[in-house]
Amino acid sequence: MEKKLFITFLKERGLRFTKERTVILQKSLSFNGHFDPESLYHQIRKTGLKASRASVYRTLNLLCECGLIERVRKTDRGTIYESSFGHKHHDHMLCIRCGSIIEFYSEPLEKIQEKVCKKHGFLGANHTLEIRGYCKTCQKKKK
Amino acid sequence: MEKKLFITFLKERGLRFTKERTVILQKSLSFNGHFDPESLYHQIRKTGLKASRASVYRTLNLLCECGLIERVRKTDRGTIYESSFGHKHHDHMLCIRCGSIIEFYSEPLEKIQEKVCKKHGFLGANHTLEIRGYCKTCQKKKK
DNA sequence: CCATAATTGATAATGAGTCTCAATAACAAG
DNA sequence: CTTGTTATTGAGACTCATTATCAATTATGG
Repeated sequence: MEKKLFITFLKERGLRFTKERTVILQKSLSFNGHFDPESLYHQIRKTGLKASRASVYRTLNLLCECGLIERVRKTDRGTIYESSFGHKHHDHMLCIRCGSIIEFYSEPLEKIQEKVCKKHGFLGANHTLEIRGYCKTCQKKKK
Repeated sequence: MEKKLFITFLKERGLRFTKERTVILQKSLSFNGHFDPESLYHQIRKTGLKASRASVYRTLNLLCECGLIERVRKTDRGTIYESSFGHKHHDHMLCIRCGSIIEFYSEPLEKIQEKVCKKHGFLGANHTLEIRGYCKTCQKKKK
């Protein structure tokens, strides 16, 4: 499924579908959420599969280009990715105390963004919204 | 004004208000918008003032902590800051072709975010919204 | 003016990500 | 299946932003 999409993408560009790319694609999707290149790399080694760090980085870039994964955010400790296939668009709330992440989607929010873009003559392609604050649990702890 | 705020912040923490920090504060504000540490550093050298790269980075962190500036986004080429004092909150549209940035503010957008937070029991402190796409000029060029 | 502790700056260190390049493997054509 | 062409791989060198180190310097309260 995603594999097909990736293969098509590669062929179109005269690129090849290799063992390493298969492994990296599968592991990326297996996270079913957020992940970072280093964790992905270790996952691969742990399961006895093989792919170098360089290939991981190279392939993640390809997967981004064909839309199978997305770069969510760059942190001090590197880039965070997320598999986006079959995953509908959503935004994030990030708890600045415990680091937990809430994914949410709001139709009105999307609509208003479209309006705002139109107002500025801007053609929006995609967006990232991150709301930082305190999750339910940490609000209690703060007191 | 901003200087007072910074001095107070420093005193509270037993930190000192030095020549270097003055220079870095003033230059940071002088950009009146987005800037990056490297440009700031070169601005300082160009005008014959003195402050090392190390001090620039250290001071930018302090200025962030006391809210006088904000980290807007991390790029492949480093962090982008923005002076936030006297600057009311706004979000960004980023043209992925020419790199131009449109700042905008939308009251309804803010209100809806508050609602969404409430719905998830989340206490929002601040947020970043970046809409990527094509600015008016680049839409024309694309054709 | 003095003593103390924070600050500075030159430079080394760190770490994510990219580049290099010789060896290897995918794939199309015969 | 075999071969030739060309993309890919991986180990390690490299880049570049940012942070840590540490001896020398300086702000600040008394």
